[in-house]
Amino acid sequence: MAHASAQRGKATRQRLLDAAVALVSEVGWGGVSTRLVAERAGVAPGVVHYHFPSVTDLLVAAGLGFTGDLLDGFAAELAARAEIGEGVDWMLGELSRYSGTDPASLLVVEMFLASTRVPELRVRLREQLVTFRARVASWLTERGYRGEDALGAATMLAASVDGMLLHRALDPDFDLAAMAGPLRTMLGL
Amino acid sequence: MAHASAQRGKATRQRLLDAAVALVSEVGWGGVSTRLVAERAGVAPGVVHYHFPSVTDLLVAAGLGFTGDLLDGFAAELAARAEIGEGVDWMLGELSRYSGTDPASLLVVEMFLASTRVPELRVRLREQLVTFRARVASWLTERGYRGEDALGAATMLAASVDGMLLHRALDPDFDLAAMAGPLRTMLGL
DNA sequence: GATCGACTTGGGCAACTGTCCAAATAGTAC
DNA sequence: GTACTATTTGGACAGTTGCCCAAGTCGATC
Repeated sequence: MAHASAQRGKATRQRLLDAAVALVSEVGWGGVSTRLVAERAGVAPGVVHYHFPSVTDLLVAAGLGFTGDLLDGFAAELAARAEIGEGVDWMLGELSRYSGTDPASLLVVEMFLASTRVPELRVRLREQLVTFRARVASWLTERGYRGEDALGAATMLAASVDGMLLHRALDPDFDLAAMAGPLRTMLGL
Repeated sequence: MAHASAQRGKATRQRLLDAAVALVSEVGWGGVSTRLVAERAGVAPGVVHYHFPSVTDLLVAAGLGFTGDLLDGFAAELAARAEIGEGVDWMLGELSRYSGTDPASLLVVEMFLASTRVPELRVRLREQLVTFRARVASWLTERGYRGEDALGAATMLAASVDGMLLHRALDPDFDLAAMAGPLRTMLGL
C-alpha cells in the first residue's frame, strides 16, 4: 500500500467528523471547540487543524455529510411507496421517531441557523434541499398527484416537516397524529 | 418622585433588552457576550450583571418579550379578518415581509434552538405558542372551519409558517406564492 | 542501517469569556 | 452640610477560545 499513515489519517479524519456531528447536537454549533471535538475523537487538539483549516470547516463538512445521507435515505424510502397515502403514513411514522430534541433534529436546525452566517454552508445545504424537493415532486407526479403544482406541494411538505420538528422540540405534547388529516387534505387525499 | 435614579435604571434595563434582541439576530444566541451587549446599549460592562443575574437571563427576558409581542400582534391581525380565506391571504402577505434571514426570523429560530438547552425558556416559549394556537383555532371555528379538528389545523398552520421561514432562509427563490394553493386546500377552501 | 513522508503531539500565544466588586456618581431627604 | 439609596464605573479574576508550530512517532522505501 501507498502509506499506512495515510490510511490512519483518513480514519482520524472520519472520527473527527463523527465527533463533530455528535457535539453540534449536544452543545450547539457555536459550542463546539477545538479541544472538545479533539477529546471526543480521542486525539490531540492539534490534529483538528491538521485535517481541517478551521473548526468551522470541520463543522460544515460534518453537517453536510449528515444531511446528505439523511435526505438520500428519506427520498429512497418515499420512492419505495406505491401510493401517496402510503408515503404520507410512512412519513408521519418516521416523523414520530424524531422528537425535535433528538440529535438528528437538533443538528438539522443548527445547520439551518448556521447557514445564515456561513455562506458556503448555505449554498451547499440549499443544493441538497432543492434536489430533495425535486425528487419528492416527481414522486408525487408519478403517483398521480392531482394538484396543479407538484413542486409547490413538495416544497410545502418539506417545510412543514421541519416546522413540525421545530414545534415538537418546544412542545412534548405536540399531537403528530392530528397532523395526518390536514396533511392528507393538503395533498388532495 | 420616588427616585430619579430608579427611573434611569428602568431605561437602562430596557436599552439592554433592546440591544440583546438586536444582537441575538446578528451574532447568534451564543455569540452575545457581556461586553458586546453593554457596548451596544452604551453602558459599562458591569451594568449587565447589575440588572440581570446572568447574560442568559438577559437573553431569555429579551427574547420572550419580543416573541410575546410578535404573537399578540399576529393573533390580533388574524382576528380582524372576517373570513378564513382573507386571513390566509393576509398571512402570506405578511410572511413575504419575513425573508427568513431578517432579524425577527433569526431571533425566533435562535429561540427555538436555545429553548432546547434553557429549560425556563422552553417552558415559557411553549406557553406563548400554546396560547397562540388556541387563539388561531377559535378564530378558525368562529369563521366556520369545516374540518374535524380546528386545533390540529391551527397547530399545522403555525408549524408550517415557521417551517417556511426556515426554508426561505436557505433558499432566496423559495416560492411563497406557490404555497397559497396547498395552504388553502389544507384549510378546506 | 538511513531517509522519507504522513501523521500526531502537547504546549504556547494573544484574545476573549462570565462574573464579581470596591469605588465613584448623583439625586433625595433631613 | 450629612446620610441614604439606586445606579454606574472600570478593572480584576480565572478560565476558555482558535490557531500555530517545533518536535516527535511510525511504517514504507531504499
